Amino acid sequence: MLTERREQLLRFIVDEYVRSAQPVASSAVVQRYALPVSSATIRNEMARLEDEGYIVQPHTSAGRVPSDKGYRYYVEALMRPQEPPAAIQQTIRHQFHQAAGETDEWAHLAAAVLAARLSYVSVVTAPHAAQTRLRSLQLVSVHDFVALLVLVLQETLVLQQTLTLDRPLSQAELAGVAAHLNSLYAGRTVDEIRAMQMEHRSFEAQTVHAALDLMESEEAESFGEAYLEGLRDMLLEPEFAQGDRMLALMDLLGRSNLDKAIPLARAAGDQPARPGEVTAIIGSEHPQDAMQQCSVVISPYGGPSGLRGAISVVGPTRMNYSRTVSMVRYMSGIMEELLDAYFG
Amino acid sequence: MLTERREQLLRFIVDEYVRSAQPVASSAVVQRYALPVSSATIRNEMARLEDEGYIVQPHTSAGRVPSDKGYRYYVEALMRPQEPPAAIQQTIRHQFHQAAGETDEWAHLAAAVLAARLSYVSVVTAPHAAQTRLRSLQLVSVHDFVALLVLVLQETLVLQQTLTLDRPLSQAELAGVAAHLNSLYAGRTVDEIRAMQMEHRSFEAQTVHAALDLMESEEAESFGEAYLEGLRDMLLEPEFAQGDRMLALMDLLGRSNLDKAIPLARAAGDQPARPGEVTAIIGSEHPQDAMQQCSVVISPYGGPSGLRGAISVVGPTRMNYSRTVSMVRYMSGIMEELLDAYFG
DNA sequence: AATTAGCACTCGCGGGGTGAGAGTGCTAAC
DNA sequence: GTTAGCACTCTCACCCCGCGAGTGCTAATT
Repeated sequence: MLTERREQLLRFIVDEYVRSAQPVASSAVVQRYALPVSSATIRNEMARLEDEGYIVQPHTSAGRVPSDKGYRYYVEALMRPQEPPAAIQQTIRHQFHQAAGETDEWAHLAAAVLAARLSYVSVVTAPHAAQTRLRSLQLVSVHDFVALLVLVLQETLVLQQTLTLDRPLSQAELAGVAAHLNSLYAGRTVDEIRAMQMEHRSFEAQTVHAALDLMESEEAESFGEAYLEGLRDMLLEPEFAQGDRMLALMDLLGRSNLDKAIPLARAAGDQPARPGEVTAIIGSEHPQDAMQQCSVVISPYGGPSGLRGAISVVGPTRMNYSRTVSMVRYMSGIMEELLDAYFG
Repeated sequence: MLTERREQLLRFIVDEYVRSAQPVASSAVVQRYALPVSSATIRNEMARLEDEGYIVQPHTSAGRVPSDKGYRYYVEALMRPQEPPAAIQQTIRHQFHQAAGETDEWAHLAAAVLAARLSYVSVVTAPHAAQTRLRSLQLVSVHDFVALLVLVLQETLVLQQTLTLDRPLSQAELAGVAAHLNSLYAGRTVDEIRAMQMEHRSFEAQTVHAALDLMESEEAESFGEAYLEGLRDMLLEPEFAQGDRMLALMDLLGRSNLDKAIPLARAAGDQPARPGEVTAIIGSEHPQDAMQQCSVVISPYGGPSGLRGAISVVGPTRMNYSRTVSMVRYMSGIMEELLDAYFG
């Protein structure tokens, strides 16, 4: 347990280091926060904080920098995240008002807004249902031997796939097949459709097979489409100024690794995993080496009919936790509101 | 006009510089290419090449580096791009065989293959029709007051948008409206539909309006979805080792600027613009400052019914033009073949 | 017991000097 | 036209050094 004064001091050090990205000196904190004690006293206190592992010094004659343990203490006990100012809330709500109805657009927009407000990388996954229900299916003739299968699933998710036909089929014939299959299967889940065990003739069988495959591969995804924004701004942070640091970050968050990064963040983040709750994973708390320089603030969100997604922000460990947590929490709330309003 | 020997020398210098990324010295070229003359002779010839602007030296005591004019001469007269080896062709064809029928997938795959083979950034736009034709339209009930409009356009392009309803409509009612509109408009272009000047009641009118808007905004795009790959590998090239160079490149090719970068490349590239032809734009030939360190190799491709797209590779001016041009040409051919096979 | 002034000590950083190495241009001979 | 030889130029890596920043310790003060 820390004394009152040492807590205070740790808070100052974190705030100051987040602001300046420079190790903070004893004299700097007495000056900036107009403390009624001398720098020598602060030095003594700093030595104690260092003994207990909350701060470290990069080298002998430098100021102090918070350790991951220090950040953790700060996040847990020191910071007081508060709601974004009303003006900003209104601006954000207005932006969402434009993108009515497209769940993927919401996620994309949420990522863009977070990135713009925080200058860190944000990753938002679109809402995704654990079990999907077929709303309707359509077959469209593209060419004599090629047809397009369009599936509309629960909650405006549209999937498509081309089918190569054994024999030419007209649009009318295709429509007939689609109508028949719709009458059988509309409103049902994969499991229900399988359970029905219907017999189908050649092309119908092919269609049903393709549709079930599509639905299953969709369900296999544990999240919807992921949107990443703000990489460029984050590269401007001083910790990534060197080329190699930058590369490491690109490797971590590059387009192709995104698929891997998400589940990782999630795996670490879903200890409480209750929708609406915000979790922070700080530096060395990450299981993967590559992320030990970064912190992640993550919040799952949920909506009606099992819709789930996650909002997360990745930044340097020296991030503004207070602002980040409050923005993530706020955006998570927005997503839940939207889902409720449209599908509730 | 260059003498035979100076041409040869220029070729060596380009080849060697592309390989090593180091200024090439007179002695280096006699050694590596076992020339029957001394380095002093080469120095004399180099001095002439420099007078005429084909090569430059970064500083007095360094070797020579090709200028943009030198690269241009090389591309125009010196290199002999040849088809990729049969084994590679087969591998690539095999990869495309997997992704049957999805035009966006083809484009994505083409970008990935180019990036992997060349280690430069590749940008491929999916095929896109100048004028689109409605194949069919479907309305799906999401919720009492929310419906989903799904448009299938010519060549497997699927668009969707949610509609907010004035009054609740059942799935059956929606299906009725869709059937009616399909019977009127299926197979027609935006212009044709507008010309028909049909009168519609409230919800039908809303649907038609939304559909036409979607189709028009689609037609307004001059290209389909763009896929960018290989950024990470290109960042490893020595010209981008410093942090600021890297940032500049990210700014140029970052996800958000992609929309802008494409038309730029295209605008510069469509002088001949005949499908299948390959154009190179080298360094300072770019109108925009930001690209003066880069070269672009670009080839439009075309298919039946006005489908168009472009394949391009962005690399440092010190790129392997021969390999790049041949790969771009080859991929362009592959795309045309695929389009013919599926929509011809 | 806590605080503080004073001071010696440590360390990183930037500037200037330097020597080696690379590569050229020129000159004179072939 | 070619080439050996050589002086010249320029970069780069290295080291040294002094400055400034900041600390830890000690002894005096409250």
